Amino acid sequence: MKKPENSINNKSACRAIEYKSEIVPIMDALYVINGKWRIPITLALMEGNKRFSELQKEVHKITSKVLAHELKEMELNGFIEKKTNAQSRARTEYQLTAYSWSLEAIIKSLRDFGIQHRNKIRNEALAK
Amino acid sequence: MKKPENSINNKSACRAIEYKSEIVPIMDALYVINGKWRIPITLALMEGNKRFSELQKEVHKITSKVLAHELKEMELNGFIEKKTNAQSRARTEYQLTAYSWSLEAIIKSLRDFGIQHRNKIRNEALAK
DNA sequence: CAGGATCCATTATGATACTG
DNA sequence: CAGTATCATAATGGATCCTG
Repeated sequence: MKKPENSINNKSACRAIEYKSEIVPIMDALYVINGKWRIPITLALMEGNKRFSELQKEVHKITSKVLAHELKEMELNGFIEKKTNAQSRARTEYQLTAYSWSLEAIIKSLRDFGIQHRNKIRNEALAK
Repeated sequence: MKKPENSINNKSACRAIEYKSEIVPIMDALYVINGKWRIPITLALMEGNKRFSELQKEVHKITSKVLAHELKEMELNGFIEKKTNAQSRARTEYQLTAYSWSLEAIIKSLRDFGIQHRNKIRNEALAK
């Protein structure tokens, strides 16, 4: 997913102002939650700090390559912190930042929609 | 983004039950809102029915190929309906289904987060 | 254990042109 | 106007192996 553009120099038609004012932050949000992994990783870390291998077990089917990449990006974006014990590398833990918790509303709305969606699909299947 | 798997046969450890019960609907939701375009298209159509070329103008930088593809998928998933006038192809319009409106909570939470996120980034830039 | 490196397959996006 | 077709690139994901 490409980086969203800044809207500051965007001179768009007036009739679209309401729409444009919505779309920019929404594209921003879609950009930071990017892909299938960020939210699941965040959710796993909401249970508590986790080590790399724990995350790998709990985030279904993620590979070490992808996990490492996602963790780096999330760290860069200020969503997690890496706690490396100076004495032993083996104790590295990942921890959510306070900022990550501001994703809770998104996560809840996703979950609610997903539950409803799954029911809809199931009912449609039963109706056949 | 790959299709999420059904969880029905998933025999996971008990300690992960709470987490697992969250993750499945969330993955479902992430799957249906898939990528950068579905939400922006939905938003544009929340203003009213639109024609293909109108959508292309309003959804920033989407190409006709991608737009055509997204519209097909969204139609298949029951989010939009295609209204084709039998006499003239040129009058084809796209319309949201009632189901699409159930995405509103997600859209709002994305927008709120996005606004906050943008402020955070701006403040960090100013602080330097 | 925590990743990085490599190779490869698939998907997503994009530019441009074209058609009924 | 509403898309398709073609070509190209980038992003993502998976498999496997490697290393401090």
